[in-house]
Amino acid sequence: MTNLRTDYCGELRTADIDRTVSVCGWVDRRREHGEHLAFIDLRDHTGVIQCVVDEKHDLRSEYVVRITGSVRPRLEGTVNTSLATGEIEVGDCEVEVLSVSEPPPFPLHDRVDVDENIRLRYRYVDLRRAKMQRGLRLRAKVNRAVRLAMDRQGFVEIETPMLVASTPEGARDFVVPSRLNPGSFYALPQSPQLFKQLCMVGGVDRYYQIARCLRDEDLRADRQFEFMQLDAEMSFVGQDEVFACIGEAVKDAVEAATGERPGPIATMTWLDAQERYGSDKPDVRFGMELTELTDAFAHTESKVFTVPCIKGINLEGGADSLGRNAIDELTDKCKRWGAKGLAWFRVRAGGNGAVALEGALTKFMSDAEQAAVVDRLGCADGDLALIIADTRRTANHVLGLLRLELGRPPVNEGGLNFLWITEFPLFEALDEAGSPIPAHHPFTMPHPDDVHLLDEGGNALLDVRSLAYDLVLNGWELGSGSVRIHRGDIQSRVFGLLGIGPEEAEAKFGFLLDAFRYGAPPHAGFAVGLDRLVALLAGEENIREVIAFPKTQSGGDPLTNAPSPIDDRHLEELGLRVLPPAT
RNA sequence: GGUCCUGUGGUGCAGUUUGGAGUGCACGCCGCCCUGUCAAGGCGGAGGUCGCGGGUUCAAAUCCCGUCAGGACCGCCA
Repeated sequence: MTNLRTDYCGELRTADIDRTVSVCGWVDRRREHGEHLAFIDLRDHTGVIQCVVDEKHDLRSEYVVRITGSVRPRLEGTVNTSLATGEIEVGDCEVEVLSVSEPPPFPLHDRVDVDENIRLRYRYVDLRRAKMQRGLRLRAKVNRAVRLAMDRQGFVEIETPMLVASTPEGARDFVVPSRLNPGSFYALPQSPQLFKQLCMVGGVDRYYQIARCLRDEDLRADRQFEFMQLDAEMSFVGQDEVFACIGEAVKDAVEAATGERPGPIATMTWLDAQERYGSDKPDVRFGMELTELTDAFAHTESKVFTVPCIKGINLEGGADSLGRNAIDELTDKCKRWGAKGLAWFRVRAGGNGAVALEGALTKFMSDAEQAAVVDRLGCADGDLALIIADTRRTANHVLGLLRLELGRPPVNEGGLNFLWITEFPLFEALDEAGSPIPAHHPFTMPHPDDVHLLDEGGNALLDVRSLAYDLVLNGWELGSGSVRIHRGDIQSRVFGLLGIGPEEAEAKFGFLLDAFRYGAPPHAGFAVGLDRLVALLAGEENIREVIAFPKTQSGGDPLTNAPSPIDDRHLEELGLRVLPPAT
C-alpha cells in the first residue's frame, strides 16, 4: 500500500495554501450546516485541521478517514486564533472512510476528568487525547536525552536479565515458577543492583541501562509494580563524580523537555532534611520549616510538653482560614500519623502591639514559653502555631506531613527544585534482638568518619552515617544510590553487625562475595526513577498519566484483565497447586 | 494490615444531611431543520439493576451492616 498521507493535520500552515494534500486521522468534532456544508475537525497526534465538506457524507466521531483537498485561507472573519492551523482549512474535500467507529465511551476532550477504570479499560482511546500524546512523546524525549548524555559520558548500555534469583532482602519479589525445575522460582528484578556491581568487577568501568524494575509492594500515585530507572554504576569514583554524571543526564533530560537547563543542584544532609522538613525528600518549593522548641520547654509544668522533643510550624493566616472543625481534622490526622496529639494556638494581636497565643493549652504554659513559641515560629497576628510534642522522630515525621498537608503547592507550580540528600544513616533502627536494620542495602559503604562507631554497637550504631544519597525533586524521591563496599573486611564487619554470619552471607549473596574476591574496583552508583521525572516534567501528580498501560491501585489492568487465573493443566506443568482462599 | 473519599442513563455532576413515584442539569447519542462554524445553533426523541448483597421501615438512591470497584494516604517500598 502506498502512503495515504501527504501531511500531518496539525502541521499545515498558510505556506501550504494552494497545495493539494491528503490528511489522515480521526474525526474529532463535526459542525453540520445541512447537506451542503459541514466542518470536520480531523485529528492526528500533531493536532487538528478544519476540513470543509460540502457534499453528503456520514462521518461520525472517531471515524478514521483520509481527506484529500486543497489548502486555502479561511474566509475573512472566520480565522480561529486559538488553533495552530486556524488561518487555513482544507476545501473541496474528497472523503474516504478508512474505518468506522462506535461512539467513544467517554469524551476525548480535557474538560472533564473521566473515571480511571473507564480510561484504563479503553486506554487505546484515552491515548488519542492530546495530553496523553504529549506525555508519551515527552517520555520518549527524556529517554533519548538520558541515553545521549550517558553515552557521551562514556557509559556502556548493558542489558541484564529479567529472570533472576530471589533475594530475601528489600521489597517483595514478583516470582516466576520454573517449569524445568518444579518447586523452584525465578524472581523478576527489583533493580539490576547486583548485576551492575558485577559489571564493575567485570571491568565495564561505566555501566548504564534504562531498566525495568519490579516490586510487589502496594501502589501509590508515584508507584507502580513496574517502573523504569536510569540505572548506572561507575568504577574508581566517589559520590561527587556520580552526582556530576547523573546530574548531567537529568539536566539534559529537563532541557530536552522544557528548553531550560536547571542550575547547579544543591546538597543537603539527611539529618538537616529531617530536622528542617521532617522528611528525607523535602519539598523546598515552600518554607514553613520545622522549628526547634524543646529547650524553651525545659522547665515546663505541663505533662503534654514533658517529652524528648517539641517542634512546631507556623501557618500564616491559619487562625482565620482554619475553623475549629478543620483543626480537629488535622488533630485526627496527626494521631493517625503517630503523634499523641496536636497542640495548636491561634495568634492574635495583643494590646501592647505584641501578639499572644490563644488556645486550650496556654493555661499550662509560662509567659516565657508562650513568648518563645511566638518568637521562634515568627508568628504574626492571624497565624496558627502548630506544635507536636513527642519523640524527635515522631515530631519530625508528623510535622513534616502536616507541613505538606497545609503548604504544598500544586505539582506544576514553583519550578523544578532538585536536591541531593546525602549522609543517609547506615542503619534505620534496632530490632528486638538489638541488631541494626540496614537503611539501604547491605553493600552500602559506611561514612569514613563514622567507622569507629561500628565498634561501639548498640544505639551508637544509629548515628553511623553512610555514603548513601538520594536525588529529590519537589518532594518526590527521584532516585537513590551509594558508594558500595568493595573490601571484604568491611563487608564482613557490616554483615556481622547485621547478624548475618559467614554461612548466611554465602547463601544469600555468595556470588557477589565470590566476585569481590577476584579484584573488585571501588565503585558507586545511582538509579533515577524515570516515570516520576517525566510525570513532574509533564506537570502531572500521578505517574499513570505518563505510562502507556499502567495498573490500577489494586494492581489490576482493566484493559487486559490481568491478573487472571490460569488453567489446571498449566498449573500442573509448573508443579503448582493453588490454595483455597484463607478465611 | 489500616484510615479516608467516591460509585446515580454512554460521560461528568446535582439529588443522600432531614426516607415518600427514577426527579433534574450539562455533554454525548438517534432523527429532522440549517451554506461559515469552530465546545456551532434550533426542534424532537431514545437511553436507568441509583455498583452488588442483606437488614431496618408501610415505604430506601437516601438510614444500618457486609461486599466489590476506582482514587488519596499511613504502614510497606533494603
